[in-house]
Parts: sequence; C-alpha cells; structure tokens
Amino acid sequence: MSDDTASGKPDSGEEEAPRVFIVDDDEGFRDSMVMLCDSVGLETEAFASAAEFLRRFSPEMRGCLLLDVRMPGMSGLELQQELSRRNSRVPIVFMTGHGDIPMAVAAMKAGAADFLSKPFSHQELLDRIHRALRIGEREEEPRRREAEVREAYERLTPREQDVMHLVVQGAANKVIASRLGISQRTVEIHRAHAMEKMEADSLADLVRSAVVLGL
Amino acid sequence: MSDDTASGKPDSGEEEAPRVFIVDDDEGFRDSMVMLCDSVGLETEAFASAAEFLRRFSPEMRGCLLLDVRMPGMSGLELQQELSRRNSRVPIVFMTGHGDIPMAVAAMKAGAADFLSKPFSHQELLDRIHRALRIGEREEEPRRREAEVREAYERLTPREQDVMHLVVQGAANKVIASRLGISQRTVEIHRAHAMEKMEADSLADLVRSAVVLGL
DNA sequence: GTCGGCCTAGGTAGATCTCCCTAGCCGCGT
DNA sequence: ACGCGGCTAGGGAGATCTACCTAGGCCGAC
Repeated sequence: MSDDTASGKPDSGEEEAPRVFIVDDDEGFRDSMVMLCDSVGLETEAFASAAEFLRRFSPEMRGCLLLDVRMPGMSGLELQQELSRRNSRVPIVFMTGHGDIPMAVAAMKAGAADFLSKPFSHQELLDRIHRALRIGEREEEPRRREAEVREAYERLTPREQDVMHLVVQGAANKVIASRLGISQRTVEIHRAHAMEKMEADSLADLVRSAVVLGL
Repeated sequence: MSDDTASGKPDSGEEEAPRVFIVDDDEGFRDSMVMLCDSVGLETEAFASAAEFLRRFSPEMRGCLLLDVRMPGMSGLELQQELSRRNSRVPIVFMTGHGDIPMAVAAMKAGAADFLSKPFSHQELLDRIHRALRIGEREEEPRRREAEVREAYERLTPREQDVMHLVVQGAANKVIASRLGISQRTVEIHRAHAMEKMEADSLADLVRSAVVLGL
C-alpha cells in the first residue's frame, strides 16, 4: 500500500481554512462586510451573485455563508435550495432588508442557520457568524467520518459487499454461505477482505461502519 | 420472570392517539381552532394557558402543539423552552398576531416546527398542522426504539454493563477478563446475560443497540 | 434465618471464527 | 499472450465463542 502515485487526483493535500463567504449584489455592503470580518481576523471571500458563488462552490468548502435574500438573478432562497441539492454543509446566515416572517420561516425550515433583517449592529452580525461557524465545525467531524467510511465501502468488491451486509445483520458464516450459494470458506475470505478494507479490527467496528452507512 | 404484579405502574396499557393541542388565552380563538380541527376529523385538546398545558403534559404525548406566542403568565416561547427541558417530542406550531422576524427566527432555532403570523387562512393552518403531525410521526419510531433499548440496558446488572461496554468496543472475552480482573468464564456468563436481556440475537444486534445508546 | 439475585468460577463439548497453505476459472487491459 | 484482480474452493491448526453441568460467597428482602 501507500503507493498513491498512480491516483488521478492530488487528493486535497491542503484543506481550505474555514472562512466567511459573502454573497450580496450591493458592492458597498459587500465591502463593509469584508472589512468587518477582516477586523476580527475572519477570512472572507465575496461574490456579487449566486451564480458567481456557485462557480466557486465545492462540497469541501468550510465556513459559513452570509447570504442576501433579494438579488438580481438567482435569489438567496433559490441558492439555498441549490446548495442543499449539492449536499452543501455550509451553514447559511440570511440577511435581508425587506423580509417578512413567512420568508424567514421558510428559510429556517429549509435549514438556514440564521436569518437577520437589516439593519443590524456589527456585533449582532459577528455573533451570528460565529455561531454559524461553530455549527459548521460541529458537523464537520461526522461528515468526514461518513465520507471515509463510504469511500472504503465502495472499494469493496460486489461480493465483499454482499457478505458484509449479511455479516452486519448478524448472520453466521454458514448461513451466509448457504444464502449466497457459496462455500463457507469463500465467505471467510470475503469477510476477511471486507474487514481489512474497512479498517475494522473487530466485528463491532464493522457494524459501527455499517450503521454510519445506514445499512 | 413475568411477575410484574409488584411493579407500581399499570405501564401505559393504551397509548393516546395523536391529537392537536391548542394553547391560547383567547377563548374565542381557541374555540374556532377546535371547530376547525373537528371539521377535518382531528382530535383536539384546548388549554387557556401554558401552565394549564404543563399540568396535562406527559412525555408520551403524541400529536402537535398549536401555541400562541403572547399570553399572560408564561409565554409561548417560555413554554417551548420548558418542554424542551422536559424532553418533549411534540412539534410546535407557533401563532402570533404581533410577531417580528427575530421572534420567529428565535422560535425556529429553538426547534419549532413552524411559525405562523395572524391572520392566516384555515387552509394555511391545516396544512401546517398536518405537516407538524407528520414530523411528529416520523420521530416517533426512533424515539420509541431508543426508549426500549435504554430500558433493557438499565435492567442489566452493573457487571453486565461493564462487560457489554467492552464487548461492543470489540474486545475479546479474554481481554475483557483481564481488563476486569475476572475469569474468562465469568465474562462469558455476563455476556450471555447481556445478550439475552438486550434481546440481541447476535453480536451485531448488540452493537446496534449500543450505538442507539450512544456508547 | 431463609430466599433470591448478583458475582464469581471450574470442566467439557461443540460450534464458530480466523489464519495458514494450496489452486482453478474468468474477464479485462496491455 | 500475459498478467492482474475478482470469485471460487479444499484442508488443517488454533483461537474464540457458546452452551451445558456444577457450586460457593455476599447481600438485601421478607
């Protein structure tokens, strides 16, 4: 193992640091947001439209998104839907000057971390940003674990997956063998391979991984 | 076993059917809500204050809660906090005549299912109620399972719990024996008892139960 | 004080899992 | 054609788990 020279991707050598993404069509407002964040040491990246942000988007993004609701082109709420479709994990803090309760409730029901109506104080905004960043951090660890487990799982051969399914359901090797119509010996081999590929040191580990995968 | 005659509680022989709980200090409004729900076949229970509802509250309640924000005495938001402390699982639909965005957002962040500002149409309200009821149903099954597992777990003797912990961490019996300073034979006995009491037919089952318990 | 539950433990046997050796067949890409 | 990986399989040794028999000490409840 350890021979990754052939793999296509550089494989995310460096992760991006968490930062505040700002999407607002008002340039002056954008700039003032950036300055505010700078002043407390938060890294920022600003975009003038939802489309511009989407071009930059990747599922590995970390941080939070400060999002204006009303913009030309794609609205903030539409961007939220699109990000949700793309399995984004970035918590969203909405900002709006002309919002109403139904709009705020819809955004929150769709998973927004917060919803601020202008005007708001700098401190108010910074508090919300920090809270959103904490939410993002808290979700990061489980996400990463699931991604790792899923990756390992997908490296299993079809037969190894079959065997793993039955193993984590509590079936004994002989049962698995008869169920799959193969010899007990072969089950043992697939089982051992699955354990190794899933980096499971015990059956308990394997079951935990299966639970993460929702099996 | 099977001798439950000594246990104090009749043990929830019949579960309550899901219903709509209405908490509002305005009697006229309460009545109209009750009638509206009646008209579509929803069972209701109405209360004039948060305190009155709390006296009726039990964690086994099923359905949803239609809650006015502004009331004399304990407010709707305060009731929400109190219910959260009491591990309520009843989805809350807030109603208010004088709400603003921060209030709605705070309620949603605290876990409310919905937030409606008056006036609203009957259909609007019924839609929200049905949605909240669906949310409650969806959470019911996992809740019940966890409660059952936890109950079984707490029937384990301390030693059986010790052994179970190590078993679901993947330790072999001999390891557990030396870790606990007892013989391998004794570990086997505690292990078998734990499996039986947890109604686990396989190690996989036991690990799943442990995952539910957050072990 | 007796009864029952809990924790402890030995022996034996059988089922089960794990790991070592071997090896044939098939499909895919070079 | 050749190699490689995936799937299949047998035999055997040793570790591990499970199930059956037994039994003693401790402690709280009736």
